[in-house]
Amino acid sequence: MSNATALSALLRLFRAQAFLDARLNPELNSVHGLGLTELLLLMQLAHAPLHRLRRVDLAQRLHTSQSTITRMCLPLEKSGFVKREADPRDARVGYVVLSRTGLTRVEEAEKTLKRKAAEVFRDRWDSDEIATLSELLGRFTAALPGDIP
Amino acid sequence: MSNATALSALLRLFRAQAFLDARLNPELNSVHGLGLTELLLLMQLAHAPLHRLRRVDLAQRLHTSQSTITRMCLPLEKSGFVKREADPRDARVGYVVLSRTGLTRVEEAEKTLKRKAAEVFRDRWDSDEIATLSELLGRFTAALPGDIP
DNA sequence: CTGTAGTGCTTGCACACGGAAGCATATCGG
DNA sequence: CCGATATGCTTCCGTGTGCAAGCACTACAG
Repeated sequence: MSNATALSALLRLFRAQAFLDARLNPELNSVHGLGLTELLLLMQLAHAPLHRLRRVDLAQRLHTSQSTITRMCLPLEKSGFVKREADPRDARVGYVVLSRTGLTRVEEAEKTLKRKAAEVFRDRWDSDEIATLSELLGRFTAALPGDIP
Repeated sequence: MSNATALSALLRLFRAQAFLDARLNPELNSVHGLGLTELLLLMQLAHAPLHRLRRVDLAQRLHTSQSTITRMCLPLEKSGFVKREADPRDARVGYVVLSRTGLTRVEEAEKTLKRKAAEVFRDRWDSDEIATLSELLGRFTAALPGDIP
């Protein structure tokens, strides 16, 4: 039955996520002072045009709530990684823009994340398998905005 | 560079997890009154010998802390889905055992989860691709206890 | 121009979670 | 037998998160 395979894939995806999160988060935190979700937020900005996004779009891309975005940005503003910017056309929207120091910080953290990713995959998946996995996983959110290639 | 592919796979895995969690959790909650993590806990018990596990093993299998297990079990005990059981050999350990009503509840919830899983995969992955995805994801945690086939 | 609906953001509240500390028990070396 | 160390579990505290309410502003129909 195909249902059983689908359920198995789902369960393993959840387990893999918990496993990887427990493995990557501590290192990111200690080395760069950034949580995994914070890094994902900054990476969204780094890959956005003009390095800026509306808070509402940020929430959609991270699959989280607007209030979480508001609160996550507070320490990032205090650290100077992001800044607020108003929209002259629409006074409701608030852009969050990546600062220059934020950009360099993201690039550093992304480098260690890349290294850790390679480390996690090494010896258990070959290049083709990693590419296949990436492609299959990408189909979930391929149609949604915020896919980082 | 293989590192870039590994990073891409990692990012897409996180995105897929957030996407699926947002999609499956509300339905599970409203239909069965169970959160996704609660269901995973009960499923671990359902697939364990004698339908019981030590709290410490439960924590390891769910990649969470012991305190979380303690707290998650409180409402489940109140609902009668699980019961406490002592170990006659070692007074430190407390087993969590699945009750009969808990078992039937798990089977119901697992059925809807299976249905939702098939629904999520339908039209974008064929059977072979789902099997491949499941196998590749399974390698992360294949060596760890608690893999549910 | 005006009232009504819709949108973007923030705040208050409740809840879930991890880590450290604390307690009870087990194990092991002397 | 006894102290020292390790293990399993719970409690306390700080943090992160979603949801609903509230506020400010926009868009649109009349």
